[in-house]
Amino acid sequence: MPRTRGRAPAGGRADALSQEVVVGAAIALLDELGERGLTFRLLAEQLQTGTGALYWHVSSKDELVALAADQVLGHAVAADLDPAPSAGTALHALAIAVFDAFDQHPWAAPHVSAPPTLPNALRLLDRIGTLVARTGLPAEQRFAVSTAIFYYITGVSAQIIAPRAPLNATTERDAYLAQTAEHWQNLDPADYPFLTLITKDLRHHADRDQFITGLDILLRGLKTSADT
Amino acid sequence: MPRTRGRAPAGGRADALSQEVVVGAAIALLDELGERGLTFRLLAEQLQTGTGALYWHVSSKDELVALAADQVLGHAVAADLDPAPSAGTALHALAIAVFDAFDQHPWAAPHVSAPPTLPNALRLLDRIGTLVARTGLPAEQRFAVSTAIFYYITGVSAQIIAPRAPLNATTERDAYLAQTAEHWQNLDPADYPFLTLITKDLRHHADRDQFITGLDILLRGLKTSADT
DNA sequence: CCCCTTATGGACCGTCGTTCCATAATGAGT
DNA sequence: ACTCATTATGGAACGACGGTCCATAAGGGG
Repeated sequence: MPRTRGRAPAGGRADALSQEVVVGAAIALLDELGERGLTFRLLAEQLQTGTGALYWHVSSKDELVALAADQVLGHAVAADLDPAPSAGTALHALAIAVFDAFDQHPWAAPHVSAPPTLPNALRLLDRIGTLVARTGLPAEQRFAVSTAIFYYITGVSAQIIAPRAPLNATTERDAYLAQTAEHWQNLDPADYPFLTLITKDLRHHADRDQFITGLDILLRGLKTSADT
Repeated sequence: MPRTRGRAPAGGRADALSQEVVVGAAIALLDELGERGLTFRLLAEQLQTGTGALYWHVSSKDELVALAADQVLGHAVAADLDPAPSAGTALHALAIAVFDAFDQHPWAAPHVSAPPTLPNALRLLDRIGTLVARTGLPAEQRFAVSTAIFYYITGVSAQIIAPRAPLNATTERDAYLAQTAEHWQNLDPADYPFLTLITKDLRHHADRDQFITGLDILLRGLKTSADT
């Protein structure tokens, strides 16, 4: 790990590796092979170096994946720069932008931690908090409500997207859903009265709409708080 | 893995191992050492057997942990047996029961998958769906709303509780919060106007209340849907 | 009393994260 | 221009892990 955080008094090759480069290559591998496919050996090979060099820029695999996930989050938070509408619609758009980012990098969502420490996760929470404040919610409630929304976005995204990580194409997803639906269908209606009735909805649902449904309910609940 | 699911036509020792026993021992180790501490070698040692024997009852570590997590969920779903109040309060109590169960087994929450396949996760979703139906929500919306609540419970619990897995005692948690609060305090207020203002709330918040805050907002939003 | 099935447990394989260290490249001070 | 401390490299080596294999036990049904 680079020992000095200030100016480098010496060293620094022209072809130098950097944490940015390492994390970037890690993201590429994570996208292609998933979390289990990312290996220090493979990463070293891609970067034409050895595993030891990587540890100079990153202290562990956990940190590497956390940094990668935070960078994914960074794209989403940076992309969301509308001409500011109402706080409610801005929150809506922000949440969906984050979901879509995780959708393209299914390995990332579970690695955003709470309370946030990494820069882009912090930026997300700060943005949420600023928007929540704009709804006119009393100051004492802002922390709890903002973090609740943060938790919803990251937690529910992870929950919805994570099972897709092992899967690949859209066809595989359909097969997976069909199989699960059949499983539900074969349950005992006495034990599972609800599930056996709604397998058709399971078969035809879109993950993104699921996320938005819950988000809308949450934001509607928020609105009734703020109006009081 | 046991090849036959019907009656066993032969075999069956007196001191036989079983999936139940294996999963039970795994839960004990997970509670004590966390997910990284659970090892087939260690588990075999605890059960006075070899690793090969374990693979007869469980096909992989992933399956083992999934079964363990589902059993944790089972305790919560089984414990929640109030004299049925209103659907809203019943949902409230159910959600909190699940959160508390995960709270005692911090490794479990991230391993509940969606859409559910394991018996107790299915039971939870079914219960939610039944309660949602009781609120009078139109049938077309029940699937989306029920899964949204399911996602909230499991996803947000995981998000809130997961960072606690490496930690141990309450004192360590306080130190962790204090350190994070200090980190936020040192951020540039120009970049993070919200976070730098609410470090006191971060320091003194209770995770369980955070979960409940979001839950209340969600259920309030649900109510305004159902009333329409 | 066989014999087929269920179940065991320990040796073994390949791979992984991580550590170690000899060595290169570089800029600052003289 | 020559040190020399510092930054950075990369490949060998270590210990531990998940998982497989297989010789062997332990019953019960014919």
